[in-house]
Amino acid sequence: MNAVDAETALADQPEGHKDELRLWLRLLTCTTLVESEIRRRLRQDFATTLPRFDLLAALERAPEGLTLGEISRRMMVSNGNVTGLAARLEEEGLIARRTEAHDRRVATLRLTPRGRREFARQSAAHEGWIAALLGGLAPEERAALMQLLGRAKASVRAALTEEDQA
Amino acid sequence: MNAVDAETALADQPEGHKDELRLWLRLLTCTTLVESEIRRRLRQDFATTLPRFDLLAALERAPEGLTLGEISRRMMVSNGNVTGLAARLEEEGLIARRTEAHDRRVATLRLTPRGRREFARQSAAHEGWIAALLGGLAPEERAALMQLLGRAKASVRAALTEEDQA
DNA sequence: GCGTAATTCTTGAAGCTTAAACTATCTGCC
DNA sequence: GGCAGATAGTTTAAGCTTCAAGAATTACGC
Repeated sequence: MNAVDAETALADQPEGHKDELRLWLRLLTCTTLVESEIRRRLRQDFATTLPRFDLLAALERAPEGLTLGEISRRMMVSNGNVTGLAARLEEEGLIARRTEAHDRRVATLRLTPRGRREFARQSAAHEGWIAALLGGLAPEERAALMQLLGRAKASVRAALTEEDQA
Repeated sequence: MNAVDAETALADQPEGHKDELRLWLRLLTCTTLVESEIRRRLRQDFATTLPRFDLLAALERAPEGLTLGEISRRMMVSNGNVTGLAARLEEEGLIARRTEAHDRRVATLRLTPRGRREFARQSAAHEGWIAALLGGLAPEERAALMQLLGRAKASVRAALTEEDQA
């Protein structure tokens, strides 16, 4: 949090704070509603979970495989988290792991053929679910929302960067 | 998912699906960025967690207290979840629990004076964090985003309701 | 080359979360 | 009264998540 900005905002427009809070709560509600439904369907229809699905999705986009560290960055979760997820998925035969010869600290994951098949099924269904949930928005509403969320993302990232430098 | 809608959408505009998926991923990214930061700060500055904070927030808005069931509905989490959270917060002396005489199945929670004080500190900081993170948006951008997220929420809720009836 | 620092991943402890099964209580109907 | 069903909460097992500490390996500076 930038101290000057926060002070200024507090002094000048205490009402603005409430606005931002309400915006955040609504953002969170939307995400939670969609996410809960996706989790529920993944469990019900495929007996799997969202983190498993996300990990497979990351690997699907990288046919040459990904290291655990890259996956943890892309999924925005901790290293230890990926360790456990990968262990379960490997045990289920959906991914394969290989330690790299040129740097034996590094482990690379990739989809097995079965993992690829399984993810293809899940992914198609997932796309349909999302389309149905957000289908009530007109295309131009979706475009406007996309743009504004881009602005929001930039705002958050900028605030986080400032904080790092402070 | 409404079967007819999904079929129609798939047949008519395969491209639209990708749009909705991208919108969803961006929504999720925004939420995750903010949420991670809030969790990090709650832990760092107050040695607490987001679910604890959320539960206190729910109680703060209801001075007369809330039952476990009402809390679980407001927080959109399971019953068992609230049981555990409440147990920890009670042990820490931030909330008090009372079983109702008129219905001995029901337990009502309310903030202790210490819980109220503690939440006030956390809440003020929280409001500032959110304001700083979303402060990069112009007021009119925030208003537009608020409105569009309202539309998105309505779309999701409508889809979930249709599904229930199916 | 050798030691220090950085990187990559794993482990362990704690907490969060859910679904499903369970207990206790209450409501309504005969 | 007494039983059937509904309701409120708890428990349990499994998985997810984080942080902090640690192990293995590599990179760098001298």
